[in-house]
Amino acid sequence: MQTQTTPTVSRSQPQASSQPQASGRSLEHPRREAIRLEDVLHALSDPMRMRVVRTLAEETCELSCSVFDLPVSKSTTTHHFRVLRECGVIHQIYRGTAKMNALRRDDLDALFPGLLDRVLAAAALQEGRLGGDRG
Amino acid sequence: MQTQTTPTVSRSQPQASSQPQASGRSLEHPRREAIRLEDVLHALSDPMRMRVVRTLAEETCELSCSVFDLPVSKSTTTHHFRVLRECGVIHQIYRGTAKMNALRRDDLDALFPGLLDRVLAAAALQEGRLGGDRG
DNA sequence: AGTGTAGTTTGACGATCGCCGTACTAATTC
DNA sequence: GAATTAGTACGGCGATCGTCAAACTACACT
Repeated sequence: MQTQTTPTVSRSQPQASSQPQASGRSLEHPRREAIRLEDVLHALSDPMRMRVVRTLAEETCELSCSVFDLPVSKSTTTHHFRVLRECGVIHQIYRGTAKMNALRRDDLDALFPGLLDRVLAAAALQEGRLGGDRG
Repeated sequence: MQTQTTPTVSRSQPQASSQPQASGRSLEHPRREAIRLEDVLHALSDPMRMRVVRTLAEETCELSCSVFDLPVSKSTTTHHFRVLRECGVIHQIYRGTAKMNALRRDDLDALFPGLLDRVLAAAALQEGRLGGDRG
């Protein structure tokens, strides 16, 4: 495990006009039509990735990778976000030093109507049943 | 988890010989409460297993393993059915020389309301999009 | 320029996966 | 009892998975 300093706080700087934009590196995303159900199910079958998706679903805005504070190393975190992006579950863009993440709700709902909501509801129900234990 | 071994004796009572009943060997199934969302999603993320589940969902009666005719070997077929059983997606019983399979709809619907239907609908939709490809 | 922050890349590791063939067990039928 | 049918157990193989540490790149802010 790494020690991740648990920031969890909002940025105080306003970054007004010079808001960092998507720059430099580009990320590959599958087109909507290329998203495959089996890849999405596989992506969601990992507890870490499910956790990311659930957190993303609760927020309306984009979240940087660093706010998630997963109990794995940085490189593993990178790996999980990449899996989620490459299978079409999330959208990622660089913004300054951060990499912002958002659920591809529209695409997923268009391809698999109601699926994401049911998965999220199922995860919440199970967490209730099992008391948040992930063992 | 398996390796139940020593099913040993426990002979079945000879019933009316015209209809084979569940007999001899016993199969372990997880209790409803023990079914985990991540295991179900993982099970469904394999094309062969998804195919089995979709076929099972279309039928109202039990189906033997042999009617599926998956494009893999017998031992691989056994493997996939076992995965589906051990994660709680299907129920299996021996009936004579055959092993009958049924979806655990009630359990899945109780634990994860609407999830199975959405997954099945998503699979059907994707099959439509991608043309008859089912694997 | 220097320091710090955020995330990537590489290579490795053990575990698991999907797959196979062979040999086996169990129930039914001849 | 022998043959048949249906499925299992036992490795084994190559691929993928989740994980890590170490070294690296890219941007921001002194």
